[in-house]
Amino acid sequence: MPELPEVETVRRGLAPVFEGARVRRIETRRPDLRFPFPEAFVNRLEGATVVTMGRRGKYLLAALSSGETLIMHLGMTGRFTVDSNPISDARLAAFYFAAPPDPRHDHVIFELETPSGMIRATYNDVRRFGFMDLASTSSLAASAHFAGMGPEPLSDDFTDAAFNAALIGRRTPIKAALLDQSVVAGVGNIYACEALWRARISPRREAASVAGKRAARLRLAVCEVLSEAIEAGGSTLRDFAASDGALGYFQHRFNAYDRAGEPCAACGAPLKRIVQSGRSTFYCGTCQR
DNA sequence: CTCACATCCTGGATGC
DNA sequence: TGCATCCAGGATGTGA
Repeated sequence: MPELPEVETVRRGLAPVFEGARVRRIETRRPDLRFPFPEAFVNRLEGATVVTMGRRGKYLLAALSSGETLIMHLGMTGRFTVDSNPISDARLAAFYFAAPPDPRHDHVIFELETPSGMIRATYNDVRRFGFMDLASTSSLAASAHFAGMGPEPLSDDFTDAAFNAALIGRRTPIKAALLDQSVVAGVGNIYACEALWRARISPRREAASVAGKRAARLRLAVCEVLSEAIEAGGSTLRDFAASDGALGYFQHRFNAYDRAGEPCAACGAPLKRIVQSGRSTFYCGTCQR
C-alpha cells in the first residue's frame, strides 16, 4: 500500500529527525521482518550518522557516514512513529508525537542523538511485509534491490522514449506492466489504477499496444497522479497523524481505486472491478479503452 | 526472454 | 456466538 507518494511523504517526515542525527542505539525486537536483518545489522548502524534521507521507487534510503546506506521497504503496513518534534514549523508539529507502544508490531527502535536531544523513532509493521537491508552507498544502484529498477517517474529519466521502449513487445496487460518495477519505479496497485483511469486506457489493453500518443498520455498520467498524491500527503498527513500518530500511508480520495459500482467521475458509468494477476483492478469500461 | 502464479504475513470482514 | 475462509498486496522464486 505505501507506494511512491506514501514513501516520499514518510521520507519528508523523517528527514528533519534523521538527517544529521547520530544513531545512538538500535533495537531489533525479532530476528527478521519479511527477511532476516543483514549480518551485524545493529553493529553496522550504531555510531553512524545519517547524512541524507532519500528514496528510490518504494524504498526509503538513509545514507550513513559509514559509507553504507540503510535500505528500508515498508511493505504493506510498515510505518514510523517519532516520539517528539524536532522542528519548529507548527504545520509539521502534528506529524510527531509519542504513539502508544505496540509490543506485537513495534519491530525496530531507533534512538537518535539530534541537536534537539534524544529522539526515538519506532518502525511498526503489522503484516511484516517490510524489510531492511544495508549496502555500500557507492554501489547502491548496482545492488540487488535496484539493479533492474526502471526510471524514477518524477525525474528526467522517465521520458516518453524510455516508457515506449519498456512496453515494446510486451503481451501482458498494461496494468501488469505498470506494476513491473523495471518499467517504472514506485507504481503500485492503487496508482496503476488511477493513472490508467486518468489516461482513459483500459487496464486490459496489451502493453505493446500502448505507444505513441497513448503512451505519452499514460506517462503524463503516471506523473500527475503521483505528484498530486505527494501534495495530498503533505496536507492529509496532519489529519492522519492526529488520529494515530504514524508516518505511514494516508487516505486520499481516488477516482477508480476501490470504487466498484460507483459512477465514473468522467462519464457516470458504474466502475468495474476485475482481477488481473491476482490483484484487484478498478476501471471504467466506458471511457477507458 | 516473457509471463502467470504461488508464497510470505496478519487482522478485519464476510459466510455459514 | 464461534469458527472457517477470504482478502489486501510488493517482491521474489519457480515453472511453463
